Amino acid sequence: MSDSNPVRCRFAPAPSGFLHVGGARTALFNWLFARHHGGVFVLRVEDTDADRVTDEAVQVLERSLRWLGLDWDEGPEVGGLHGPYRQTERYDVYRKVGEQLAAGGHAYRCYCTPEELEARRKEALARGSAPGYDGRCRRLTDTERAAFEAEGRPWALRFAIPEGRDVEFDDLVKGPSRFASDSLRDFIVVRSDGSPTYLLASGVDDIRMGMTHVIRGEDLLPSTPRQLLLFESLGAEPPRYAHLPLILGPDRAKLSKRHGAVAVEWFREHGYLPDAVVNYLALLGWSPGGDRELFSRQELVEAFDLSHVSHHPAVFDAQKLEWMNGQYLRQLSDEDLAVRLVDVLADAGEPADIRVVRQAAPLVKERMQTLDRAPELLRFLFRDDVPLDERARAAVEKVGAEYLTEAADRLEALGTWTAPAIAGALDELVQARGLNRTKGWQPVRAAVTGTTVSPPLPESLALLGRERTVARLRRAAA
RNA sequence: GCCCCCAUCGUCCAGCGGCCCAGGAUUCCACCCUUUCAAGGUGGCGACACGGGUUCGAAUCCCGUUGGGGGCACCA
Repeated sequence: MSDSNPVRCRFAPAPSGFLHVGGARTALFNWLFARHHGGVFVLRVEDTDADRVTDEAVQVLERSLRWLGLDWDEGPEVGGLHGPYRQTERYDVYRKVGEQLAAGGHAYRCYCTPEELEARRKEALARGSAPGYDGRCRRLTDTERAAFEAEGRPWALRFAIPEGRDVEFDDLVKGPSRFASDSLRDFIVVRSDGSPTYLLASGVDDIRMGMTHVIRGEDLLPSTPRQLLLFESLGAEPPRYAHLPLILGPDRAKLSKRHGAVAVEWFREHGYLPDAVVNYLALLGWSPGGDRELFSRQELVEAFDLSHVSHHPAVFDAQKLEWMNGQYLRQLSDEDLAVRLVDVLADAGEPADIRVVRQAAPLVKERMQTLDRAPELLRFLFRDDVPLDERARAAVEKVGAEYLTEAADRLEALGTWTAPAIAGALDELVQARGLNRTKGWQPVRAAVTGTTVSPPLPESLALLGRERTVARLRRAAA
């Protein structure tokens, strides 16, 4: 952008109780764009649908955004020069604009009730014709109008789409776009209860809050010409628009709850790292060109560019996100990983000593795609009542009690309790029996950890301690 | 039904007229490494939707067909 005014863009969600990955991606692209240009990123809460939005939903939204590391410069709580940033607190603004539109002849009172509109829509659909508003109240005669008013009929304010116009704009990702105004239907701007609708509130706020760029999902592309017409009738200078391709589920329909995990909160709770989620989302519908896939936040900010946003929808690939999360997990320092593991373990009901976890961290780092796998991998360290699962029992029975007793004896007699020493003792046992490590170590693993899958055995035993190791071997032998 | 958007491996991307009988990643399979499981390494399967043009030359440009997506609410 060569514009001299600083970039201002926003994420303007309707809080629904959770932040959807599609919303998160939109927020991320706005944030990247703002940060790349040294601009301002605004959070605006679009809560005009009063019966659906709750304070708690707003909390969850903000928590998810913060978790992702998408900080905003203006918004609810943090404030800013263009507040308030919750639309329910801005109704006087919208009401005045509504009056201005009506006074200028750009909007008219529509007396159709929601029921009537619904019935007509269904009828139109059944007939196979366009379901939109037919414009009947726009053509009301003075006497008809007077009759409705006398009747005390409630009315909504409807924007009058000018006829025979071409609305043109240059979308920053789609390129030049044109809509014929005749394909647009008159839309409600103020509901009969006085509240504004999306088209009005969002448009007015984009102007009032000085937005230079509106980056949003492609599902809103058709609302752009309507808002442009609205701005024109208000004499306002419109922002630039950029419409992002949608994120789809495996069935190629718009990603939604029924596709499974789509809430950012879910990924937080299931052991995903925000950096991994951000990296994955950034590459969903955008690419800096080339084959690289792992980018730090700073690198993303530096490389971000609207012109490289793809034009077609992208299917959300949970497996690839998992892989990427594993990559980020492995990049963590042992200390960093340990701190996170303590939280995860506590949540899983395995309160753990940070000193032990610190030593366990390198043992599990390569064995997890997500943090929430840690409890099952490390449980044997934190509780002594480890029941043997089916496979573990089979492994133990295969070698018999006497084998485990000898293992216990040898380990008990060991001079130093270190991983190499333990490995040495186990190897001696294995050799004496003419076994190999795979066959000879597995029963020990099974007896001590209760499973046939665990972190490396000598290191695990070293961490567990001699006493507990020996006790478990003897108990399994009994 | 009408309006709009789009089209490269199953999936995400690279490619922006010759470097491409198409490259990377993920998934899946095999092998190597190996104390289990992983991680890592190597290799393999796998795509330019179709038809017309334009051009010396097309995955790249144009048109059409087909296919996919979105929208057409007193939801946002």
